[in-house]
Amino acid sequence: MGHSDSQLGPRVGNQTVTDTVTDTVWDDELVPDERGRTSAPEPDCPVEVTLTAISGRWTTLVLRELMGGPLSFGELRDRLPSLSAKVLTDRLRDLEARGLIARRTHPGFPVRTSYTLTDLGRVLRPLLIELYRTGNTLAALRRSLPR
Amino acid sequence: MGHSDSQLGPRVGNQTVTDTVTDTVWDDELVPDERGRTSAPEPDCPVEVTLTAISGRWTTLVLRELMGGPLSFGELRDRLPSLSAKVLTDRLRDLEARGLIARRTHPGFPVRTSYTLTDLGRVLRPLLIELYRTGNTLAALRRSLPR
DNA sequence: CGGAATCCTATCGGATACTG
DNA sequence: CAGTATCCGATAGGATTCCG
Repeated sequence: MGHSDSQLGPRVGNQTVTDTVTDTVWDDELVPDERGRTSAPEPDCPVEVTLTAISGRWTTLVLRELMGGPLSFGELRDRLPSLSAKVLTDRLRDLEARGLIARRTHPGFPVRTSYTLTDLGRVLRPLLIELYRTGNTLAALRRSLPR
Repeated sequence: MGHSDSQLGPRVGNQTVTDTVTDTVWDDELVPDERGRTSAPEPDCPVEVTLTAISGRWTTLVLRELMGGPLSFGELRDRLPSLSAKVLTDRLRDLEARGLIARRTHPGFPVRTSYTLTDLGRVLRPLLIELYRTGNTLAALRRSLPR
């Protein structure tokens, strides 16, 4: 990367001295191409794509569990005890519809089902790490600053 | 209880896990410390902290705009034309309450207000980049895979 | 075991109109 | 210019009960 000052310091040519027309100047680290220059939450904006992928309460927790390998419905319930069967089913169906997990049923009695991350779902792993990292940073900074 | 057979599915890609998961084994890249081992969306889980910070429709777009420097209410409206004044106000109040932006009113007539990211808000910059990156990857992979 | 079917409520966000 | 004030329909998601 040529210029790297990712953490601090906004420095876009926005705040100019004698601005007649301040056209939007795009920060191409933040928004590297045209598809991110949306002026509304359009579904094909990359950020929206990601937010849609992880949307819904409990979703990141379900994904986190599946990052360790396939799990059955019951195993998911055991690991997320306060998640109701209805909402768990909702989340699993959502994730399946988004192509992030695959559902396999093994016939027999009792029925067994297993849920696995797809290749697409595994793409979310760095994001989860970043969500975690960012939350830690926010919390630490909040602790260090007076309210 | 016992070991279930887990010959199904590929295992976690990045690191070599040589055994099957019996009890919950925490992936310490994904969840490096105890505060992330939550079994429910508790507010102090780092991931939840982050999700709360960016929650709400239009929020990431407002943040994106402010990443370039302070803007007035009207400038935000100009850049996000299909966002109503009511919802924009909601978002700005939310972000202020979360400590992510600061609001300053400059007296005079007409009244001027400016919204600026706080140090806390700037923490979100790498996350926005990651949200974007991930969305691009998801979209590309979806295009490359047939249904 | 692995759900499906209902029901019910809170909140969210869009539309519209008005104001200091 | 920078918001308020209402109203309102649509979901989201939790609780509960039932099913193959």
